[in-house]
Amino acid sequence: MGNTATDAAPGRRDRKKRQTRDALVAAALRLVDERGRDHVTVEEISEAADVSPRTFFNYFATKDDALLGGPLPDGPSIHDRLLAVPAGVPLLNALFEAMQPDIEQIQAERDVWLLRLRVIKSNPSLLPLLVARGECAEEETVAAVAARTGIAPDSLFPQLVATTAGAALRTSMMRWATDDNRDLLDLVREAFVILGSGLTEPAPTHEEVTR
Amino acid sequence: MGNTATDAAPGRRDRKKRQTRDALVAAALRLVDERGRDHVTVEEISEAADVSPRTFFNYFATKDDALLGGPLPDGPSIHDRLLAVPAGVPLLNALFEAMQPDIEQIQAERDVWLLRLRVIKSNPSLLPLLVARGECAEEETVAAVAARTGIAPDSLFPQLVATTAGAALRTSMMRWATDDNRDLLDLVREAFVILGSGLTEPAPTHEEVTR
DNA sequence: GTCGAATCTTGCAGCCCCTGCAAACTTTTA
DNA sequence: TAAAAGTTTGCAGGGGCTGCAAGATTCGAC
Repeated sequence: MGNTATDAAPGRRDRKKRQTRDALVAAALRLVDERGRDHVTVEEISEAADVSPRTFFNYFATKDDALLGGPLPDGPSIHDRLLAVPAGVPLLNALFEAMQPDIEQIQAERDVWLLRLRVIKSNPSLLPLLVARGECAEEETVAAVAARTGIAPDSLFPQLVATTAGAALRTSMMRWATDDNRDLLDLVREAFVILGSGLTEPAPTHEEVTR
Repeated sequence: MGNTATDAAPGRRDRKKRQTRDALVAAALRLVDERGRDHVTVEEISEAADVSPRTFFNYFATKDDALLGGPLPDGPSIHDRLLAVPAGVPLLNALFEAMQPDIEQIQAERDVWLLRLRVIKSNPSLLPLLVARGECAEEETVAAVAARTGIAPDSLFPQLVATTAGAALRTSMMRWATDDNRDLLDLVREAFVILGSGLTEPAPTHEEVTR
């Protein structure tokens, strides 16, 4: 039964918590996917997850929060990861490396995320919340970029880098959601290449040339 | 009394509408600035604007919408403006030119916007909505960039350009809100220069060198 | 195992957001 | 001046979300 140090034997209680949480997320996504955000009530979601409506709000502050999956799981922050990349690596590459664990995490939950992104697409009012989810990370990124470059955190450059990186990730995810053949990591890489080239248009018929 | 073709003599009715609309926006911003978003009710806002609560919802779909100022005023769309820029101009410069009217519009309403941005800063849940406001424009931008470059609108490049441009505008605005000495147009220009240079860090002590 | 502490679930009351509807009321048009 | 068109308002009502206090469950120590 031994667990390695990192996960530290959850215990029955936490296991049940995670279980209900996942059930609520799944029920919310399924129902909203079927009927649309505004035609699903919290009561119906909690009914489907077999808990009381009041319990729903013990897990999520908002109906929408359940669709987005609530707060991100913890672990070493973007900030720490970015500063852990060797100093020689150019900024954009370092940023890409620092984001990689998050991206892999998303791919690990591929099915949930594809459903989630489909739900977001058909319920545009949710899109801003996807942005909000990335924003806490963006604040960290600002600080980390500032620290790495020695530029003041309250100047334009670090903030622009952080929001741009967030935009690149989000755009890649939306693209991934409609074209699940390609790896998400590949898409993000391509986005960063475009960013690094100053948003100059890629050569046309790109695939034909490289293959 | 003659008006030129563009504004076409509003008439008493539309004048009153604009008046109540502005009163609602002003009341909402003032109250929320004083007490915070969650400590102001729609009833209080409409009270302050001297209309019934029901009327509030004739103007805005949401309490937050009043804070953001509702849908953007009309005029030639970003799409049309971008395609109107001569074909020789590089993409980023063309985009910057196309956004200029919007930026000037914001500077024309400087006081309201500075208050609005302050309110957004102290009520983070509003920030995603600022993003949402730009998003309709982003869809247009995607189409326009695609048309201008001949790249399919559903590929990564145009989408990335559009979201990045939006991020640059938003970041510049937030920066502007805390440092109102600098022109907003200048800040956006600087942001676009950084984007064009592939997000390479600007030379340190930039001001000392150029002056 | 047993008991108490800590935690989780649930029901209830209640405020507020937001909507549809239909009845005033006001401006515009004929 | 009368009809048409558009606006404001009250009312009723569903649904989101919160604080509170009472069960029910799990955990830790003995």
